[in-house]
Amino acid sequence: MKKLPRDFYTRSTLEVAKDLLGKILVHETPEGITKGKIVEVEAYCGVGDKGAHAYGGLRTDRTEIMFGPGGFSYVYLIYGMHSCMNIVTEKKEVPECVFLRALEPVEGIELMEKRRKTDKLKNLCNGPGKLCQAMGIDRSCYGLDLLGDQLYVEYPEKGRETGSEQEEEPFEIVASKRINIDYAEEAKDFLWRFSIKGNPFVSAKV
DNA sequence: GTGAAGATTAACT
DNA sequence: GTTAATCTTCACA
Repeated sequence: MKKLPRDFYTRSTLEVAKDLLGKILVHETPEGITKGKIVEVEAYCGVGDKGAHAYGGLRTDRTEIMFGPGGFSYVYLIYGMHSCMNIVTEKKEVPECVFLRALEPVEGIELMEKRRKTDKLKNLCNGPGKLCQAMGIDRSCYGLDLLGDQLYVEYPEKGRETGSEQEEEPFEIVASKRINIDYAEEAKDFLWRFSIKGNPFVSAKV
């Protein structure tokens, strides 16, 4: 298993967002391990992005983690009932991150079904709140280092043992407008949502 | 201390 | 397509 290095996360947010597609998010818990392939993300570029929590450089207890270097998790509770997970990007003092919208279940599917209380595979991780519930992510995961052993992202399991570097399956990236941020005015038209074309696990609202 | 709003989801007309 | 559920966070007094 090969984790993504710190260098991966400290690049520009749009680059990281696109490159995260097809990678594997792993969460190790006392209950077991769950893994999911990232199939849909959104980029949030703090300063200048009216849709972002850190718009205008707003620095609070909640956004504090985004001002650190990339490679950390930013988890928050929305509407009092759902957790959402982000991956912090860029260098120190640049509050940007990538918002995970959908995963394709890879491992620990039984555990996901138990947490989500459904056995419909496509309904496990096809939404920001859903994937967090399925993966067992809540606010106790806020600020975790993705280079640690509990929550991290790894390369897809391909071309192992041969030494040949991982060859990812070819897929097309689709860029589209972000969702549910109509209040963001002009920023809502930015094509900062990226998904894997044709993947059945992207969120329902397309 | 008080109040308004939200990077969602599920259920309903 | 519309709306309730539900509670943390942020702005302001």
